[in-house]
Parts: sequence; C-alpha cells; structure tokens
Amino acid sequence: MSPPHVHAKTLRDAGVQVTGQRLAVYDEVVRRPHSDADTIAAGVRDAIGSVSTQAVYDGLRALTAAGLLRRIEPPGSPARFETRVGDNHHHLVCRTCGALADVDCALGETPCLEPTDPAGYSIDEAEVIYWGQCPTCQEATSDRGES
Amino acid sequence: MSPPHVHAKTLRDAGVQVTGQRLAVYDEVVRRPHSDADTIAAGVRDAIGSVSTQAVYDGLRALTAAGLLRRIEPPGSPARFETRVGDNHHHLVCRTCGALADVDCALGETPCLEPTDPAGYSIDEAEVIYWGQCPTCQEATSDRGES
DNA sequence: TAGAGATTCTTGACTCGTTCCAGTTTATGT
DNA sequence: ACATAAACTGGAACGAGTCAAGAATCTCTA
Repeated sequence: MSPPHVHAKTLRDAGVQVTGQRLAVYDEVVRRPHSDADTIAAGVRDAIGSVSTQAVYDGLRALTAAGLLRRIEPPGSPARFETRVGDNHHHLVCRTCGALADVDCALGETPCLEPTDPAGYSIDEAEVIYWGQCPTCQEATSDRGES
Repeated sequence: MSPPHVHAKTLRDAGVQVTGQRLAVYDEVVRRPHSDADTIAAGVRDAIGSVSTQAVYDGLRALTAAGLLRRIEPPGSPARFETRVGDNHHHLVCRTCGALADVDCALGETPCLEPTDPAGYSIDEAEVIYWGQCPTCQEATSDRGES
C-alpha cells in the first residue's frame, strides 16, 4: 500500500498527464509486474475504489507509449505489463501455468539482433521467449508421475 | 491448383484423419505460408467450394497437434501457420505492414536455449521474433521523408 | 487562484479472433 | 457393408480490446 504520489514526478517527466487512475495503474504494475490488464484493473479498484476498464487500458497505453511500461504479449495469454524498460531482457513462460519470469540477455545489449540473413529487413529489436516449465509445475508434474 | 490428394499420405502418416477439408487446408498452407486462419479459409473455399470456419480452425488445430503445421502468433496480429516444422528457425515481423519472413537460426540447432539464469525453469524451446521493417515499407517510409 | 482549453474518465455498444455446442454427415476398422 | 468414432455445419457465445459521446478532471496562463 505505498502512496501513489511517489510516482507523480515520474509520470510528469515522461510527459504523461498525472491523474489518480494513472498513478494507481503505474503503482500497480510496479508492485506486481507481469500482470494483465484485468488483474491491474482489480488492483487499482482495490486501491482507489473504482476505475473503468477503459481508463485502465488507456492508462496502460499512455504509459507504454511514454516508455514507462513495456507490454509483453505471450501467445495464448492476454497482454502483460512490466516496468523494466530500456534494459534488454527476455522472458520465460511456463507452458503449464502461464507464469512469466525475467531472464537477462545472454549476449549483452542486443542479443541475436543480427540474424544470418535479414532478408532486407531493418531490425530494431529481438524478442526472445523461452518456453518451458516453472519449478512449481515441474514438481507437480513429476509428482503425478507424468513423462 | 495442385491436386490436394498428394498430401493424403502425409496426413495419414501423421495420424490425422483424411478429409477433403483438411487436405485443402494443408495444401493452402503449403502454397501460402504465413497466412492467418481467415486467409486460409478463403483459399480453401476457393479450392473446394465451401467450408465452415470451424472446420478450418479444427483442421489447423489437428494438423498443428500432429506436428504438420507450426502456429506462429506475433503480437498484434492473428495466428499464422506454416509448414516448416522441426527445423529451428525464427521470424522477422514488419512493424509497418505486418509481413512475416523466415530467418534461419544464427546459433545452430537450439539458439539462446541456455539463458544466463533460467530461474529453475526447464526450457524446451526458444522463440525469437525480430521486429523491424520489410524492404517495401522501408522504401515507402523514406520516400515520404520520415525519420 | 480563476478560468479557458485540452485531456482524460465513464458508460455502453461493438469488433475481431476464436471456441463451444447440438445435430448431421463422413471416414475408418472389422 | 456396418457399426463406431471422428469431423463437419450453423449458430451462439466468449475474452480481449477498441470506438464514441458526453461528463469530469487536469494543466497552463493570466
């Protein structure tokens, strides 16, 4: 339950208009990274009473556009948001429960950014998703004696 | 307009029941890789007269499950399908027009499959998406004098 | 610290991609 | 050829996200 005001300057400096809803949205992502819009909306309601779904979507869009948030969109699950922007890191996704974890890039600043033959494309970002199973689900699976 | 029959054995060997719709769906993906479900449905209708949307989705699902197709899901666009399975290759996505191109993996069989700290996850696949602009859109953009 | 003007929030309808359902049709194994 | 299981059809439904109009709020200048 940190006071949302602490983020006011951050938002203003990024050129985003400061409103109660947006502070709450940002604070929610800070507190619980990798949540989807719905979870964030619930958290915000918990914090400031009520918000419309659109305010949340709009806030997330504005904050993402301003470079304060990063939007991750793993196939098979709704978009998620995190505050780690600017550094080049990637994600681990659990095939079983959908959990998401950060991984630092193995190859420095811009990994794999140079494919063998870019086919004429000008590349500005490489996004890596590692698919596997999180520790919890590995245990659960082996407990049930599955392959 | 290749006769769809040529794929019958392929499907049967993969354990997929052979039907006219599925042959047509598979043939369509062979002929036009990286299409989405809607485009495939249109192509199939063109080839065999008519199909329900569900038959297409179901066929795609069955073929994907059987390992004959690979489903690619770039953020911001509907799922697309291709027949290149088994080899480890990645994709270039154009930010402007959404075009998709194949890239062979820069690092051999299983690239980047070993992140610095897998956080306890057991990883079975690394998926890389390169974001950029296709040659056509680069031209169009520079023509208009944009940055 | 007011007031003007722009931006954001709310409510509600709506699109898009995809899945679920019940019933009929089609393929497969003996 | 026949029984059984699987796939197809049409239509309804769903989740995530967007669009639109008016009301509320913020920011900037005076």
